[in-house]
Order: sequence, then structure tokens, then C-alpha cells
Amino acid sequence: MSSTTRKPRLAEVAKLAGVSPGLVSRILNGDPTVRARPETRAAVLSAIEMLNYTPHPSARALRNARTGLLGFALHHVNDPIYAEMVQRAQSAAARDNFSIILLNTAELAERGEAFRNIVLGRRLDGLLIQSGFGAGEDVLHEIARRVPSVVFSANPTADMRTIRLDDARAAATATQHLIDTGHTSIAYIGAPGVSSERRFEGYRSTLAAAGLPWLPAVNGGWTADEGHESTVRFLGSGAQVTAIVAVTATTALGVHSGIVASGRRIPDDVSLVSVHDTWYARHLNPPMTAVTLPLGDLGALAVAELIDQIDTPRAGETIVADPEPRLVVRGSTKAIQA
Amino acid sequence: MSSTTRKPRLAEVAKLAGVSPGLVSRILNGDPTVRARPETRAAVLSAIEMLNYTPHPSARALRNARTGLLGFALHHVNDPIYAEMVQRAQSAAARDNFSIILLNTAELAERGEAFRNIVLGRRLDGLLIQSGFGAGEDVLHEIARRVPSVVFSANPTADMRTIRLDDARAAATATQHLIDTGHTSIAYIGAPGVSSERRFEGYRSTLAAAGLPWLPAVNGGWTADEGHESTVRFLGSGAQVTAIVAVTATTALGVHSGIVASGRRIPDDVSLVSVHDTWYARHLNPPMTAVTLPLGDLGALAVAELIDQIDTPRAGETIVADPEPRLVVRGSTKAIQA
DNA sequence: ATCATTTGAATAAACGATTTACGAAGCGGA
DNA sequence: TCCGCTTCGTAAATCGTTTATTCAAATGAT
Repeated sequence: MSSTTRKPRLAEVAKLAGVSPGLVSRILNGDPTVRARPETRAAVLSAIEMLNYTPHPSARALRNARTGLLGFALHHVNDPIYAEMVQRAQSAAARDNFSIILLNTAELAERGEAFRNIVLGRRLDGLLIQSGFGAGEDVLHEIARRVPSVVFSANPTADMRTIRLDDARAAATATQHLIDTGHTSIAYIGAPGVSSERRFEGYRSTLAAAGLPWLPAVNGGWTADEGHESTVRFLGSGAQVTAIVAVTATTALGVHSGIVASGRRIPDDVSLVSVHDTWYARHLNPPMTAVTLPLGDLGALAVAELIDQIDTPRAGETIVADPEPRLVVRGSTKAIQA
Repeated sequence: MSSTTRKPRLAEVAKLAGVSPGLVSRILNGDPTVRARPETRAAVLSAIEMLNYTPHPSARALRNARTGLLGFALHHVNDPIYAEMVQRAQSAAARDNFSIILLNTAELAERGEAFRNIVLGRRLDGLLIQSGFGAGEDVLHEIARRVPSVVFSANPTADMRTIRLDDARAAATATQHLIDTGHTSIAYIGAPGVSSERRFEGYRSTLAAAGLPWLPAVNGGWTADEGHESTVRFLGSGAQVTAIVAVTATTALGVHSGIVASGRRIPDDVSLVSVHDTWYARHLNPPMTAVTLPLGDLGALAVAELIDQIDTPRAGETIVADPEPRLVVRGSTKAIQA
């Protein structure tokens, strides 16, 4: 299978170049205090090249107390909403030679101990933590205080570095679109946690500003199945709304099927707008109107802040927003005839 | 922020217990050759407990030449199809104290060098590689020969450990369902790569066995958008089929919207069955009939084989299949009236 | 009492890279 | 010639575990 030659060590490069291992290391890492003759430097470089040398990551990690690994703890790793965010985060990390490990926060409940061990066990240089969903919040925040971290979605606190989207504005944009097209009876289907609360506030304040009535948030959860159930219950209870704003794309999918299951037509009877646009929105029947949020930018920026945080810890809040709120109008919304 | 006390080292545990570091290490790792008095062992254990000691992963990795990290290289990491597979793989890995890093094979084209460095740079103990999609296949297979690996989706070779689903049977199950409900004109919309080829063969042979005609595979790609485009083209070219089998769930979603965009009704004009069931299938309008494949089992088994592979490399093929093919009939299929 | 075993544990050398402290040439000036 | 300053590098101590080797004390046999 593999050939018998091991991977070369620093010492072997040094011997080939006729210098000491220390010098090779310093040249390799661009030590500014190193003063080597051009021909010495060239010899080192060509020895590295010739042996195709790459440093041993574990040895480096031990000596430098830095693993080059970042953790990305998400509430639901596999929510398609996060695909682009994770990808952008990984590219951003790769630029600084970091790799990203995905961690599922849902495991927190069952296997909290294992989670803490991975995260607190010097295996990771830093951690991106999605918070603000209620359950296990205290554990996450304790971790955030012990490991260089950037917490996102959560509300800001005095001692953490946080980053989040402009949730209120996104929901406001969705709501305003419905108002603009003549709707006066609009519901919000939300989920547990502060992101949903902020979106609800965007919904509520926009309706209030327009002099229109608002309803308490319907609790739909973060999954399509929960969105479906709560919508069926909500509409089944005789609610007379002509439009719904859904907290996120997965929930919105369930709301979509829930409206259909309730015997109402989209958009003729009920219009639907999703906060968060995603890959499947355009393929629904009818296609779903949605507000785009810059999750990719959030991921990239979160990583940049985290890497900064590793060197110089500090608290503070960052809000990531598109220059303009972006609404993608598709077939799930329709103007009310005056 | 964090308190001033470092994490304890092995030497500190040893001092507290009044023994040597070596002994602590051997007891900690359950060395069978260690002969310690019960009270000594108890002292060590209580010292570990008292200091809340956990070994330094980088030091261990250096000494043992084992990082505890497994790579999971997927064609499209974020395809929702893989959610359960990745989760099950992670649980299986966690049981043996391995963590999993997700890698995107799509990056291979642009950043092949970076990919090789991560993968070949002793950062990973082993690699799960999804193969069989055509592009970059040679690079993946070269890697598979140099790092302990389990390759999945690909066809078996003499020198690799491979694992895959029973693709042909899944497609056969889907096709048979359509035949059983009276369809005689059935198309298959596929994608590049051997998994799709195997599914096509299941489709073709099932129709042949029933004495029905089959069509060449329509190339739809692995994404919803590609499925949509190819379906619109296919139906627009005047194809007269009453049913379609789609290679996977994402493609099927695009086929679904493509049928609608072509002005045909599901299931009245065209029935649709997806190979792979997934979370959103039940929320489509109409909900999508699908064949379930045990991707979760594939993930768990692949990890188990990989961990085995790390200790004792060997070639061989494993096919993961449910005891019974499982078809979930929803609203996207309808019997043809005779 | 003496020698040979066993039992119980310590010692020290890796693993591979990084970095601080130190030193041998080479050079110019007095 | 001798001192002092650069220049260009080297040596050796870490980082924290693991494990082969060694060794002292306790036990047993004669």
C-alpha cells in the first residue's frame, strides 16, 4: 500500500540543508529576528522543497499550545439554512490555516459531559457558539467564558463577544411587504428563543406603526414539522388572517404545508412570507416569498472575529446586515383586492 | 475572565498521588501489565478526580501518532440528504473518542492543494471519502491509498475498502411501485456518477422484467435547480411519460417544480417517486412519494469500518441495505385508470 | 541466613517542532 | 594588536504523554 518512506522531520531537512533544526523552523515561520545569508536561506528552502516537508501538526500544537481547530456549535447543524454560513466560515478559517469542527448543540441535553470535554479540553483554539434558543443556555455561556468564543444569535452581554443578524429589520421588511399589498390581518409564527423574539418585535412594531392590529406570536418551533402542526392548530381554531410571517425557512415550509392541509389556498386565501431565503424556496408549489439574510457574511465575519478573539479577547456586539433589506417576491404572496 | 489556574498536567497528578507520572499514565490508560497496590491505584484515581485531570490531546497525539480526528469528505456537505448520515457517523465516532471533521469535495477543483495538505498532513487518523461522482476521482483514490480510508458510493476496487447502498434495489422498488399502479411509460432522471448509474440499472431491469419499455437516463444533476431545468427541457420536448423516478431527493424537488412549471399536474398528469426520503418530502404540495434508504446506517457502519481500518487495513466491499426495501407512498403518485 | 524470584514502581528516552539564550566568526577602528 | 560590534547560526530546554527498561523492596525457598 503506502511506501516505506516516512514523512520527513524538521531534523532531516536541517541535515540536508546543512544547518540546525532551529534555523529551519525560524525561516519556515518567517521569524523577523532571523538573519541568514541568502545562500543559507536558499539551501533551507530548497531542502524543504526537495523533501516535500510539512510540519507535524501535533508537534506544533503541543509546542505552540494551538491546534488550528475551531469549533462551530450549532443548534441544528443540518438545518439547510446554515449551509452557506458554514461554508463561508470554513473558507474564512482556511485562509488563516484553521479547520472547523461542527458540533451539534442539540446533543447538549443528552451528552453534555462529552460536549464539555471536547470543547474545554484544549482540543479547540476557539469556539463559535450559537445561542439564544433557551435550553442549555447556561452551559453554553459558561463555555464561552472559558474558551475564546464568539456567540451568535444571542443578545449581547457585558462579558461576551456576540454577533447576530438584524432580525427585527428582516421581519419588518416581510411585514411591510404584506401591508403594502393590502393585508391588514397578519399573523407571526415564531419559535422559542431571542432571535424569534426580535423578529416578532419587528413584526409587531411595523404593524403598530401602520396602525394595524397585531397578534401574539404563534409558537411554531424551528422545524418544518412543528411549523406544520402549529399552523394547522392555528388556522383550525378559526383564525381569520390573510397573511403569515414565518420565523425561518424550515418553519415556513411547515406553515406552507399546514396552510394547504387546512384546506386553504396559497396565496389566494393566505399569503406567506419567510424570514430567510433558501435553496428550496423557489421549488415549492407555489414558490415562497422570502426575506434574504446575510448568513454567509455572518459566518465569515464570526470566524474573523473569533480569530481576533484568540489573540486579544474582548467583549462587544456586532450586527450583520445587508445594506438594503432584500425581499424576494415569489408566488406565495398576493395583493388583497381593495 | 478565566481564573489563573492552568489545567493540571500529568506530573501534578503524580505528585499529588505520590507516584511517578508514568504510573498515572498507565493506570489512566488501563495498561494490563501494570501491577499496582489497590491503595496506590486508589490514590492515583482520587488525585485525578481531585484535580479534574484530563490528558492534553496534542501531547497524546504527538506521542501516539494518533489525533482522534476523522475526516468526512462529502461531495456536497450540505445536501440535507446527508444530515442523518453525518449525525450517525458522529455518534459512532464519539463512542470511540473520535471527532469528525467535515470536508467538502466540491472544493477539490479550486483548492485541491489545500485539501491534500489537510488530509495527507497527519492531522487526520482516517478518512471517509464519498466517491463515484466523476470529477477529481483520481485525487480521491490516491488519497484513499495513502491514508486509512473507507470509500463510499464508489464501485469496489481491488485495493480499497468500499461501502455503499443498494442503489439498484432502491430504484427497482420505486419503479415497481409505478408498474404496480398501472404506469407503462416511465422515465428516469439521473445525475453524473456511478450511484446514479446503478439506480438507472435498477430502473431499467425492472421495466425490462415487466416487458415494458425504458428510456435513456435524463441527466438532471444532483441539485434541485438542475433537476428543474432538465425536467422542463425533457417535458418540453414532447416526452409522453406518466411517471418519473428521480435519482435523489434534491433532484426530485427540482423535478417536482419542473413538472409544475411545464404546466402538468402532479400526480394527475405525471407521478413522481424519489429515491431517498427526506425531511421535506412530506411538506411538498403534493407530498412526495419516496423510497427510504438507510443512510444513517451507512454513516455509522462506515465509521466503524474506518476505525477498524486504522488498526488493520484491508480491502473489501460492504453493501448497506434495509431488510426490506421501504417505500413511503404520498401524494405525488397516483394509479393509472385501466 | 542467603540467594532467587516476584511485586510494585521509578527513570528516562522518545514523539517533532519552537524559541530563548548564547557563541563563533568577521570586520572596522584605534 | 586588541576591543567591540555585527552577522549568522547553534544548543538546549521546553510542550505533556507514553512506554521500554531498570531497579528496590518484599517474599519465598532452601
